[in-house]
Amino acid sequence: MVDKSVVELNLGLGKNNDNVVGGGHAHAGQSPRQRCPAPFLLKTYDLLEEGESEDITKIVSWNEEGTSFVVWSPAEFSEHTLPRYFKHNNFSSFIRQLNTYGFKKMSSKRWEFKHEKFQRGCRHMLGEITRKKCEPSVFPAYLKSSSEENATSSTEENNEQVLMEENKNLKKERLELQMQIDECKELEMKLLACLSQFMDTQQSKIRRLC
Amino acid sequence: MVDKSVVELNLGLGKNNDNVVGGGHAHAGQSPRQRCPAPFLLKTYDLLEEGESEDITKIVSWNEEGTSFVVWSPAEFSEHTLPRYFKHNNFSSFIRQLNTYGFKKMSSKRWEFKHEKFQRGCRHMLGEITRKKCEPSVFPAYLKSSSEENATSSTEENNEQVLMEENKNLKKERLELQMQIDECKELEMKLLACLSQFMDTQQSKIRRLC
DNA sequence: GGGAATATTCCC
DNA sequence: GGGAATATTCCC
Repeated sequence: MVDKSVVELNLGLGKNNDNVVGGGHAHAGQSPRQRCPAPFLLKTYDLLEEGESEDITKIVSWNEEGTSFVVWSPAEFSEHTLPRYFKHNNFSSFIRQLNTYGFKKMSSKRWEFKHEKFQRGCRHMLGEITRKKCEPSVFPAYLKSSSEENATSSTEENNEQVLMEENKNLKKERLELQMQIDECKELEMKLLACLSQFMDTQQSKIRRLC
Repeated sequence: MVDKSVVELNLGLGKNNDNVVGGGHAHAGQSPRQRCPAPFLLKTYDLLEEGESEDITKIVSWNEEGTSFVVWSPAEFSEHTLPRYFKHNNFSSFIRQLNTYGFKKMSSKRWEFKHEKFQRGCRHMLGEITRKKCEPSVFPAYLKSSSEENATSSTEENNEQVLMEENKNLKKERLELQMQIDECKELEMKLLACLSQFMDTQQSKIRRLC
């Protein structure tokens, strides 16, 4: 329904309705205050609201309690939903934005994302969600990095242990995922074979009956 | 002719051919050296080359000597030309980019822009055009780089670097594999649905015929 | 996940 | 024209 075509005619000093807000920019370092929510958040929220009336819910929807949302079909979502709201169709760019705004992935099994202030029926809370962005602090980069490195130096070996552990687990995971893919592919083949065989036999049955 | 539709199907970790270049990023503070030209420059150049064979020349073209270019019809240009090369159709965004790359407006009477290194037949010079961007850093570049080099000295840290590297790649792989699985699962569902629907219709056909 | 480069928008 | 915020891409 809501077909927001990405490219609208907008000549000259175009002003989209995206993030137009009267006052100044972010109140740096203030208490959680109502602001004009980032376009990304509004669009993502709207996209989920659209689901309430349509059957996009098969592609993306709130979880049951409305405390997080799930992309059920990344392929469909990327190809059809994203370009209606954003200037791209890359799932990874969408995820990049979610990370920027501090969403957390809830499950390794499905594309479920959560943010405290991003919940069904709470459009008014979106203004409290901010980009996490290391302010280009007063101190030059090299001071920061050196002090950070000093901190970790004592636990260097521990870190290595942890990384090796994680590495091992990731490789195991990879193997499992690849096996899952193999299984999927096999099942697909079987289904296709089944379908084609079934069509053959049914057709001949029908022919015999005619 | 060249119809680069803005949104191409590009699921997952999409890699556009935009600015993919082997090596590292900009050589900060080096002599004018050949680099991979910015996507913006390539697109703008190509758009003008396109004009050589079509009659876009009524909308946008090189000047007579090929030392600058003129947007003859901003309206047409914004509505039809821009979205074929960029993710927008705002003339002002185009101009913002021109300014970023140091183009100068040549006349107050028409939209003519010029850059020393942007001339007809000189695609090879585009790599010498750089963004002008005030570095946020108060400190000179050489301080930064030397301190960075100090950081990675012990073999311990090197090991850790390698492990972190591998770790990141593994996580990326995992993402890709998970997306593959999602697609597989989706296809399975569709095949199953197809099979079951087909069985239903065929059965009823047979029943009718008996 | 996130740093950093480039692109797009918004505003002065 | 350009500073600065947000968006998108690319890469680790």
